[in-house]
This record gives sequence, C-alpha cells and structure tokens, in this order.
Amino acid sequence: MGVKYTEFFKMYSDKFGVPEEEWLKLEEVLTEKSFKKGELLTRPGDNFMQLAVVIKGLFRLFYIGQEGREYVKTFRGEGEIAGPYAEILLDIPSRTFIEAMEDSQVLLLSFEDFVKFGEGHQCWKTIRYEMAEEHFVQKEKREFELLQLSAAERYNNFLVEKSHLVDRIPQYHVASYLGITPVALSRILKKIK
Amino acid sequence: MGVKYTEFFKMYSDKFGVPEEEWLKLEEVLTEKSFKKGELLTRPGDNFMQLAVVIKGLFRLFYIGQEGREYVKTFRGEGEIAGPYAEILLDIPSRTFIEAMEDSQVLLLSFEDFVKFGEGHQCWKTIRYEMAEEHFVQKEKREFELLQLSAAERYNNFLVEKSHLVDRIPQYHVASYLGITPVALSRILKKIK
DNA sequence: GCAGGATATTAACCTCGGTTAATTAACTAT
DNA sequence: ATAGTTAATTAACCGAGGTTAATATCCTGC
Repeated sequence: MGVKYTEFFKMYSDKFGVPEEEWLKLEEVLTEKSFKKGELLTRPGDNFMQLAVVIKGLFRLFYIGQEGREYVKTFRGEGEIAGPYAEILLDIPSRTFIEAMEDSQVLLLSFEDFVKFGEGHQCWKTIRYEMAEEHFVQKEKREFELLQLSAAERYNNFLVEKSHLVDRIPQYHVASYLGITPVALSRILKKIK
Repeated sequence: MGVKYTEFFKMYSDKFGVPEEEWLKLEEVLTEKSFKKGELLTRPGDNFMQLAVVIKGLFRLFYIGQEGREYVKTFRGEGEIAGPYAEILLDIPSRTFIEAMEDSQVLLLSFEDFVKFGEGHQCWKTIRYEMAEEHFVQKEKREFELLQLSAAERYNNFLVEKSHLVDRIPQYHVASYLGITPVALSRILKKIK
C-alpha cells in the first residue's frame, strides 16, 4: 500500500462502495507527480487530459484576458481535482493556467483510463456523475454570488467557504478570484475593520 | 406512441444507445403538464423533485434578492431541463422561481424514478453524468463571462448563444440575465447602434 | 542584517452601471 | 379606436470599483 491511497479515495470508497479489487486496478494507472512552487501543471494550449487529484499543496486555476489581466477561476487544495476539468470534458486543449502556489503533489489519472474503468465496474460511472454534479453545484453557487452579491459580500463568503485556505493565498489572488482589483479589495478591508 | 416521444429523448437514444424496452419503461413514469403564460412551475420552498423537460414553450428561472430585485439565472427552451436542477441534486426545496414565459408543456420525470432506472440499465447512469457534465460546462462558461466580460460583451454573446430565443424574451429579462438593469441595457443598445 | 523584489495600502481621478423619475412606445382588452 | 397597462428610452445624479502612481510593508536570499 503506497502513498497513492489517499484520504480522497478512501472517501469515495465508503461513499460509493468501490470494491477493493477496483481500487487495486485503479492504482496501477495512477502516477504521482510533484510540483515546486510556481510551476505549472498546464498552460493554455496544452493537451492535458488528466484529472490531477491534489495530495498535498495548493493550485490556482486562472486565465489571462486579452488585456493581459489574470482572472482566477478557483483554487484547488488537498483532495480536490486540479486538472482542467471543463476542457477535459469538452476534449479540447487547456484554456487555463494551473499553477502550484506551494510545493505540491498530485495523483494523475488520465480521463481515458477513467472512462475505460467506467465500462467495467458500475461504481466508476457513479463517481463520474457525482464528480460532475458536485462541480455543477459549486459553479451555480458562484454564479449566484457573482450575479447578486457585492464585492464585499463575496469576500465574506470567501472567508467562510475557503477558511482553510485563506492564510495560504495572497490577497491579490483573492481579489482576482472575487473579480476585483487588489486596490479595491484593500479598500473593502479598510472599511470592514 | 404518444406525444411523449420527443426529439429530446430520441436524441439521447441515438447518443447513448438506450434500448427500446428501456424507453418504454421510462414512458410509463413520465407525465405531461401544461402551463399558461405566467404560471409557475416552482416557487422557493416548493418540494419539486422533477426534471421537467420542455416540449414546447419557454421558461425563466430566477430568484429574488433581499431588496426584492429579480435575478434571472437562465432561460430554458424546447429540449432543455426546466426543473430546479441544483436543488434536486442537493435534495433541498426549490430556491428559484420557474415561470412559463409562454404557454408551455413539459414532461415530468421524478428524479427518484430516474435514479431507480440507473440501478437497472447502465445507460441511465451515462445519461446522468452527461447531463451533469453539460450543465457544469455551461455554468463555467457563464462564470467566465461574468468575471471577464463587460455588460456589452455579455450582451453580444447572448445574441449568439441564444439567438433562437432572443425575440421571445423581453429586453428587461435579458438585462436581468446579464446582471444589469433595463436602463443600463438600453444605454448599451443605444451605443451599439 | 541588508538589498531587492513582491505585496499591500493610500490617494486622485475616471468610468460604468445603478437609481429615480419623467416620457414615449408597444401591447391588450374591451 | 381608446383606455389602461406593460415595456423601453432618456436624462440627471450617485457610488462602487477601475486606473495610475506613489508610498509603505513584508519577504526572501545572500
């Protein structure tokens, strides 16, 4: 039993009744990879079809607009999927930069392998829709916040939702995640305190 | 073969190889329902656990903020799912108003039934993840637009993406969908032309 | 401990979109 | 057709957040 057996997978095992032998098969196709702080998992154009599960560390997913500005889509910490999920589903090259914000480790699982597993044991299909549904619900929440909340309110939500990550993320990246500039976030903080 | 056999289901039949007998079983549990213009499919608090597929007509999904303002989440036309998808997945009461913008018809399929089918033939699980993945991709696109584009740019995208619906939706609802006021949209239109 | 770079704060000014309210245009129904 | 309602436009004013730039603070490596 190697390092590969993460909490992440045990969680699924309980939840979806993945039998022992399926886990062992899966382990065969997993590979581990390390990233130093600042290194990229993908950049736009990369053909990266892997669901990278974060074992340790923290990643930032962002794109760069025409004017060269960065837009942080989300952060992914331990137990979460750092790969370019939407692009993998759409079977297109990455549109996002995915950067390690700390020294990090991921477990790589090619989506192709994952799909093949789904043709075998049912449990993998279950995991597949659970994963998608969870991602959807998350995005709908974000839509709600972007549509309806002020930047200050979004910041408060962020503090609650990502409390475990707050002190690992510099303020200017938080600002970008909220859809505002670092200057604006600084102003908000001043008012709150 | 009743009205129930819609294009929508035939589409899935081709795509995911749903066998004839599974369709027939499904048809048993489908019910059809009509809505007059202005009638509600759900309002917040309703326990509505049905994937309502639109056969004919157009629905508007929106919530109302604390200050009483409406926020249009999305529109659902023929072939799309009008039910409160996120809430169904989360197994919570509806948080949204879902209003028929025209005289409409939907095909009701309780999520419970749908899940039961998934325990039978595999194809239903496939449809389940396809549905979730499609919804996710859609929302990620919306996130991108809300984060990165100006209201004018979002309007242009809207014209392209929902070209088939544009002339069926009053301008002030489009504005709400874009996250701006009718006044602001009117100003944008003036500039463009 | 110090130098250089990365983050954060603050101020001055600008722009986009919100708010209110008045006006006009477009639909409905009788 | 006409009145009444609903939708869209326009104008005047305001405020949140963007932009630029200067300053201050915090890191990090040597």
